[in-house]
Amino acid sequence: MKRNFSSKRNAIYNVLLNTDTHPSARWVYEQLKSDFPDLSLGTVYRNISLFKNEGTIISVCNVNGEERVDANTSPHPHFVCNCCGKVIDINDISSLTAESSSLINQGFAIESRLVIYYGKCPECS
Amino acid sequence: MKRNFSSKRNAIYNVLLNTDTHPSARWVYEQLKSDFPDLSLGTVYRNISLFKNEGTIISVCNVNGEERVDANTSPHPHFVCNCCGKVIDINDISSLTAESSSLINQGFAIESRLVIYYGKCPECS
DNA sequence: GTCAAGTTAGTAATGATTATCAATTTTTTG
DNA sequence: CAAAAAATTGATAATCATTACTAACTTGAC
Repeated sequence: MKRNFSSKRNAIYNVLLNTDTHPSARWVYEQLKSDFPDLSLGTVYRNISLFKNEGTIISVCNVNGEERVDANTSPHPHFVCNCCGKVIDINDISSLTAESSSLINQGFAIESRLVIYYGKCPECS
Repeated sequence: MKRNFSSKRNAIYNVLLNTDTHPSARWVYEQLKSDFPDLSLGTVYRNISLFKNEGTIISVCNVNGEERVDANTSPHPHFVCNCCGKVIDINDISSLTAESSSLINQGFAIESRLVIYYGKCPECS
């Protein structure tokens, strides 16, 4: 997807697009520091916030106080490791019941499952 | 559920148990301030943290930078209003596909759906 | 190039959460 | 019941992610 951005905004977007780590702002910042030595962490936060408002990226969850985002906005489940904090995409499932056993077969130990709908409640819509 | 707590810890737990608002620490604190004028916000945070570690309560999500918790630890979906920040239980569903239409019928405007598994990844388990 | 609009670095401010520690409360044990 | 020991708390300071601010820098349209 070609976007007409400032070079830094573009670089931030590309990092988000080309990773499957569901990064935090700080992680994105650290990836870019060598290419843009004068990059400011505030710029990363500002642009991530901007992308979220546009709907270009989504907020997945909060791990150890840090928000984790995903440039893959199509609905798909995630796995969050309670131990190392990794956030992993779950893509190859046919049904939600198959999902759990598929994860277990891959060596994931599921401790809980969270389903959240976001939207507008009756009073707000 | 009878628990052998200090009076304040017990009061905090009871607030959590007797609400369906999926409260933040501050909300719990404000509920208890009239009964315990000398209650400290730190105590609420400390005990919420303790309950989470015990598994007595779960962290549902983060709304506007505030963690929201639930004393109902049985897996059930939630609805988060992007507008007012309310977090609502979704209980009366037979299947996940029926779930969405049931919500829509009740006047919820679903904008996205998030499924997250928590546990240990293969490397950590 | 020039001007206006958009973007940024750097820093300060904010706000949620956690740490600290002396004082208080609760529990244990006699 | 009364110490002594253990757990808990209030108050405050510290931490840390995130946001706000502002002057300087880029960018894009003409």
